[in-house]
Amino acid sequence: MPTIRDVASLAGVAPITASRVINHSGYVSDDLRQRVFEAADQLGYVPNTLARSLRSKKSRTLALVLTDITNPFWTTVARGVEDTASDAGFSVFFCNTDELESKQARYLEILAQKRVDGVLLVPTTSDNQPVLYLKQQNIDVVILDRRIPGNNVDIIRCDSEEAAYQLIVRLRKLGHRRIFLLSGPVGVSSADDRVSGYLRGLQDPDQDILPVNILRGEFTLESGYQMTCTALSQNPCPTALFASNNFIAIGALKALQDADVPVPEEMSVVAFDDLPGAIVVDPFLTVAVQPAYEMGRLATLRLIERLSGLHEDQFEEIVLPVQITDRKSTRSIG
Amino acid sequence: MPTIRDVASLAGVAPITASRVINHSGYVSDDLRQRVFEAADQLGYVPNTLARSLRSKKSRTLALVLTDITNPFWTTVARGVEDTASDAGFSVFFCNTDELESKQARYLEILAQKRVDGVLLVPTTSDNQPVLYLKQQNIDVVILDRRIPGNNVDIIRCDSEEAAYQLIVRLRKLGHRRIFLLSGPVGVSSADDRVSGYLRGLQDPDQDILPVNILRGEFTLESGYQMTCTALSQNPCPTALFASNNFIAIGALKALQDADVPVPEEMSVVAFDDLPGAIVVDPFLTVAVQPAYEMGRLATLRLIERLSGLHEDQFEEIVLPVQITDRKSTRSIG
DNA sequence: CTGTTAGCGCGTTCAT
DNA sequence: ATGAACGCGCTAACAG
Repeated sequence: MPTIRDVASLAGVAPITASRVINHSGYVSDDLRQRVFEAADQLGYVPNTLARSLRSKKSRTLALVLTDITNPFWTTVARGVEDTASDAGFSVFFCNTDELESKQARYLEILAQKRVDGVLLVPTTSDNQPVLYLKQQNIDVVILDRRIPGNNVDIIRCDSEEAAYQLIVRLRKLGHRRIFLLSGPVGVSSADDRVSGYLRGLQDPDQDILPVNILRGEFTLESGYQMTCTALSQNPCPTALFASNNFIAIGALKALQDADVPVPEEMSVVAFDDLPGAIVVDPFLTVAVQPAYEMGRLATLRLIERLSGLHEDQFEEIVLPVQITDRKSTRSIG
Repeated sequence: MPTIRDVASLAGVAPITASRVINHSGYVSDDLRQRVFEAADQLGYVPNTLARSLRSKKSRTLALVLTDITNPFWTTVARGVEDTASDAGFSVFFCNTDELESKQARYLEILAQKRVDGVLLVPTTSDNQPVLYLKQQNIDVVILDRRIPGNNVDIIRCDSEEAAYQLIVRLRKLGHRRIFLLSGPVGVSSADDRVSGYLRGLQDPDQDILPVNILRGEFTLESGYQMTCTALSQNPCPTALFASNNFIAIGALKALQDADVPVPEEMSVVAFDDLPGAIVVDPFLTVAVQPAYEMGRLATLRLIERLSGLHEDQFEEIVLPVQITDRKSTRSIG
């Protein structure tokens, strides 16, 4: 492993001169520049960014800490992050928390030790503590997808409340009055916001107030399945289901299939999160589509800007619109 | 940012003693150990792994270089890698090559500069050069999913040839004689192996020899769509399609749908790669299922073992079995 | 069991 | 325009 010293001595210059050539910093005569490049080439010199980072206190490394990369929504966000980071010369660590605070804490500690420049965080809890920790470690943060208290951090998320409201409006227009919400975990803001939007939809002052039926679970297939079984056992039975993420939606559809309840004939279903076009033949669910790739891209851009010294103490909460895509999983009722 | 020096002086010991305590290396008396821990706690000491790596020449960092994390097959592999690496105390960089050699080369260079300990590589071309490059940089490698020439590297892959053969056997038993293969790119071993298995299936010496119909494309939805259109325009028209990966399969199904060709009534379809149970309600395609998570896990385990000095110059090609899952996309004819 | 010395590879600082 | 000296934070090698 040749070092910059080796390159320098082969080129007959001081190490710092070689450094200047390789980093395109400072003035070096064309003659020396040429000789340094040739020496580097000849030796197959590969700069050691570990040493560089130790000196410069910048690692050009980011981390994406999310719940589960296996969820196509997060996969798409991740792709947006990686593309954007890579274009700007940053590498990205990926960390799956599985919605577990213990895992999140462990990862943040490791990332601090690795001296990453910035973290894109999907927080497991609605808590400012992780942000404080990272800041104290001199690591910049952008929060993705979820609100947290405090005004000390950038947040990029979607308008879950409004989108949920719109979904309910859709169902009401079709005549539905018994709409069950299959929700995500309490304390996760995206889940809570969808509850709020659902409630606003039911209690619209211009219309009748409809009965509230909220089931609380996890953002998983199993939970979606369970909640749907519970919903089906109620009397009176719902005519429509609102699944608050993609995994819950799949679980719900499986449960309905197992219970021989045809969709949309006997049950309308709407959901949050689309499945990527590349993995579904005949898109069927009426969904609220979050711009996943764009979220990842914007968050990364913002983070990198912040690393470059922009924004300083100016923190923004960027709320992206959600698009409702009507498909074939709902129908109007008597 | 307190350093180990700060910890040491607060504890009243030499830096190396503090180092020994923090790294659980060497002997330190309980008394001093206690004092060092207390000092570290009090200062909120966070070890700088950059410095540590510079000294020790080990970064406890791996990289997964694959084609596209957006493909659920690769997402699952990635999850297997991350879980396994994380358990062993390694962090993972993710890199998407999009099957482009130029991107792969750029990533490998960056990873060399970052001094990762090891790389899990899904090579874009059937070429030993990337392996040689990494070895020369003193970076260990495990090849995932694809064969490459040379016996100088561990390979973890599935038996694509046999699985493709089995798929064709299935179709032949159902009476199909005009089976078109919608293949992946030439030179990608997993694609080539599926071609070989297809050919063996058609030319089984115990049976009639069937006509060979191979379309070559990319592992993408668009390509699958195109190839299917081409297949449908042939005379005589195929009775069965073999899609050689999941994206091609989805593209094929879309094309068939657009052409009003019902599956399986007028066209049987089999494919490589399953879609995760969590994102599909009613599994429909008869597929060859590769153990994606296990592939990621095994490859990572092997890589970490190698880093620990095991195996030395012993290289293995581990070929995992593929499971055929019969579902509803085929039917017997005439 | 503990400490001293030295140096990993690089770039900032200051000098020439 | 080029270079010398130094130190980033840590641990290997060697002493005692």
